[in-house]
Amino acid sequence: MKHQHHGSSMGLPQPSASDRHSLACDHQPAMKEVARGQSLVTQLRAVVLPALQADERSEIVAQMFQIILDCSSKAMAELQQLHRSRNAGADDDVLVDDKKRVRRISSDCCGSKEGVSTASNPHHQRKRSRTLCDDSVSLETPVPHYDGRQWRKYGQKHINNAKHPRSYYRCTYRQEQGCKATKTVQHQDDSSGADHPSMYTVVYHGQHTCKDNDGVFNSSGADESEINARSNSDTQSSISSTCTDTCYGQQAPLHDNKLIGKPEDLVMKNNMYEPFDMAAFGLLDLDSWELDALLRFGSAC
DNA sequence: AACATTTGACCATT
DNA sequence: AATGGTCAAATGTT
Repeated sequence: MKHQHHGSSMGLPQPSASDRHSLACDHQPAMKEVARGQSLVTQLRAVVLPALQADERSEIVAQMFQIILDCSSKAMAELQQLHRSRNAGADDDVLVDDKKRVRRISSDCCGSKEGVSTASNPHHQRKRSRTLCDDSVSLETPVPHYDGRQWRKYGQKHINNAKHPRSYYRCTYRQEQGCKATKTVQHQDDSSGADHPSMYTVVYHGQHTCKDNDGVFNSSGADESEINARSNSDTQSSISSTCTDTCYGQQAPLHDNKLIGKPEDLVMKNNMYEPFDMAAFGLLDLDSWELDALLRFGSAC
């Protein structure tokens, strides 16, 4: 979620035109909360799964994490939808006051997504329509790669005004199964030295449509559409993910997998994967950096 | 050899 | 023209 400032906070007596806009954004707190929940669950998963790696329940736990994340993704999508339609209406009003706001993206894009490689021109590159398609979920996390999915990196770009490049990943099963899910990982600029852990903005685009062969939860009685809607819950039996950006100390053990990053990515790994004393985490009301700090240093205590 | 990543080029969008 | 998403050849890794 993009941070969107909310007008002013100090009890203004009269709503101005910009306040009217902020009134249209009152889903933002809920969206922020959902995003925060996603971030925390992602981080929690990065802690729990490595600790469970030899445990027979790890797969179920992984799938439960995935389902939780998928549920919140759905919730987020609905909030975004609400937010958008509300804002569209609000913008119509605002237009009267402020013509600068004319621009409003149309959400009608999904018919043409990536398949626009044009029948007439099959080898041309896909159209970029991502900015118009909002089936995306973004979260901030210090553990951008350990999300229980398998990704293949297909690009990296320097982004304007960003210190670090953005990496582009697509689902490993894109070829085999035509899964269209992609994600981007952007290392945030951290101005604040070593105190705070590096944070990453991860944006997921599209739903996973790849099938899982042994998904426990896929046979839980949910119909296929729901299964699709929750990204198939197809956590792989060997939980793994790519780890190719610079040094993510807290990546999971990732047995057997070629998708593991280069050796230098796995620095500190041995320290990282010691089981944690989960009681030490106390209430799960930690901010990302706090949890990250525990991830980094907790096992040493 | 097979698979993954890197990287410059290409392309759509703004 | 600038920007950012994707492709694909080259290169690296297992």
